[in-house]
Amino acid sequence: MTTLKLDQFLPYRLSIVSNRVSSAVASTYQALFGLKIPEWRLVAIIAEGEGATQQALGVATRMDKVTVSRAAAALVERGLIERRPNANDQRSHMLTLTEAGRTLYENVAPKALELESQVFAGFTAAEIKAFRAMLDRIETSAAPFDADRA
Amino acid sequence: MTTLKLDQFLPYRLSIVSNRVSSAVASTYQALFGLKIPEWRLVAIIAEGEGATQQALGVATRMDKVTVSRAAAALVERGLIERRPNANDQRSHMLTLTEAGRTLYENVAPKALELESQVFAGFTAAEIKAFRAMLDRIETSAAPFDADRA
DNA sequence: CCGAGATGGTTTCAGATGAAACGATATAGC
DNA sequence: GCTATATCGTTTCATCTGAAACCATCTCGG
Repeated sequence: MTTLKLDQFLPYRLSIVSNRVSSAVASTYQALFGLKIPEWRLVAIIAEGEGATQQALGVATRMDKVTVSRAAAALVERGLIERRPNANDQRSHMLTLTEAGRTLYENVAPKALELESQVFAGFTAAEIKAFRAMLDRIETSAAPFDADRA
Repeated sequence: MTTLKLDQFLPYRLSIVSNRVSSAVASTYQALFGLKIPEWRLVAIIAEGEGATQQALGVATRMDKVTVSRAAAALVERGLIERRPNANDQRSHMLTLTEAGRTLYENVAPKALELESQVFAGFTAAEIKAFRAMLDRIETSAAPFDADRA
């Protein structure tokens, strides 16, 4: 008879730990900046580049286009991003940070890194590197089993 | 100016990878056994022991009592678990696997382990051990920042 | 005992998520 | 050009999750 200890089952452990970290991150962003995680992700990606369409943001953040649409609408509403017409394609817009958006980003980014380093305190650089690498490998090897993305 | 690469931000990576693995696990269980993840977790924990109350299941699975309540109701409905009166406390019940439940468990457990080993294929035993240990440490160090559990 | 909390569990409600249908524009084949 | 199809984005709907309110029972101080 096969026995399985749930506590030792890695998909379970991964889910529990990830949920706890996400919850920590979510409550921090919400409390400090009134941002939800999808909104924060869009801001981060837009800040990395020179503006992006929602479709590009969906790819970059691996979020559903519905989630991107709603997060973008909220950010426009708050005056943190702007929709500029896209000369190449009138169905989409180029989303860019407003001044307020950039200022917010400059405030959020250090807090995010600080929180990350608190959660990963006690890890050596080598451990973190190894952890990152393992996450990448897992993501790849799980993809074929994920019916939604197959 | 602080710059942050979302792709390098560990809470983000953790969330993406965990969601992908969960989605893979969820579609597998759903397709093979018609089980949702919370239901499967209850079956696994009950099978590990000699029956448990919902409150104990909530602790063991780290799931909300509402989620436990619904999963338990679904399992009873399907005849996979049974509620036996709890002599010590009439508010709660002892949940145990029925014969059908145990049979199901005996089928699910090997599939779960198989899926796990596919997702973690290419990892050495030492790497897996290290990964597990890191998850444990992260869970602990994230807890204080998680407003919901503080 | 008895009344005031505490606790196990269910129900109700609100928020987050994604699948499917949709409108508008773009692109390709004729 | 013109129609068929694909794509961008929004809206709608169904599902999942957890917070809060609730009911029943249990426990504890008097």
